[in-house]
Amino acid sequence: MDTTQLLKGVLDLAVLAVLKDEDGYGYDILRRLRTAGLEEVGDASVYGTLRRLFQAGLLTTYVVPSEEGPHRKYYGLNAAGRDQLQRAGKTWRTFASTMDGLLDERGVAA
Amino acid sequence: MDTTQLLKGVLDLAVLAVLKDEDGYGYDILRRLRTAGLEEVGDASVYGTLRRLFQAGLLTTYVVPSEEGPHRKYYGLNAAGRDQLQRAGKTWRTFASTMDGLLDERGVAA
DNA sequence: GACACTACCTCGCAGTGCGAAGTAGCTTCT
DNA sequence: AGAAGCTACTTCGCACTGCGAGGTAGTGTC
Repeated sequence: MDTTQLLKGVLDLAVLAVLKDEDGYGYDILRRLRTAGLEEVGDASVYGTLRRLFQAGLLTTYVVPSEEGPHRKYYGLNAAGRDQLQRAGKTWRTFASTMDGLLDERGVAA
Repeated sequence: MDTTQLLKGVLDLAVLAVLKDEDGYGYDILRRLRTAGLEEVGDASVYGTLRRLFQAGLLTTYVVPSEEGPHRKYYGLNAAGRDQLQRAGKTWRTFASTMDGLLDERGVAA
């Protein structure tokens, strides 16, 4: 099944969420998302999202040269990012329950 | 708040759902969606979605001239449409619970 | 030397929701 | 009559975002 379209607008939220408790770098964030169940996320999508969130002023970033491989560009939430995470989370929950209500009323896909 | 991006890929499902129990025409479908809670859906989005679903072979259509206003182009689900409704519903539920799990684990937006 | 994994980036495309604008019929109010 | 407003559908082109393809580099393994 194709979840590409479903991800639209939600990937931002997902990335903010996996960064809530611990800073992370792109490749690691990709793994976190896939581990969490979003297995079809492409790497380019994550890197693009990180750039977008950073440009929106929601993330801080710093590069850590690794002795065992390529350098790692870490990202972390700032105050605005945490705020946005809460707001986007609420928006998602509201939207999701609206959809669930719509489907439940009509007995779709129990 | 902007739910435009969240709608991506879900509008198809929503339209199929509101057509499950009763055929409807575009303008009426728009009202059903808004009544159900999707208040920010644009009319062009609905008409476009209907055309797409029809072209995908999921809908039947017939025009009913109205004596009290413009003609109405009715749409209804066919077998493939009902099948798609069930599958899209399941995909949505799976996806939504994945996202909920991701947020719950991190205590986002209770 | 070939392969595989980590880690990042750029480019351009694809899908889809939407705003703007237009057409047209009907009802209501002034 | 004229103006306004609702119903009802359509077309056009834009905006956003996820993704595939491709590239660069470092490290480790066979």
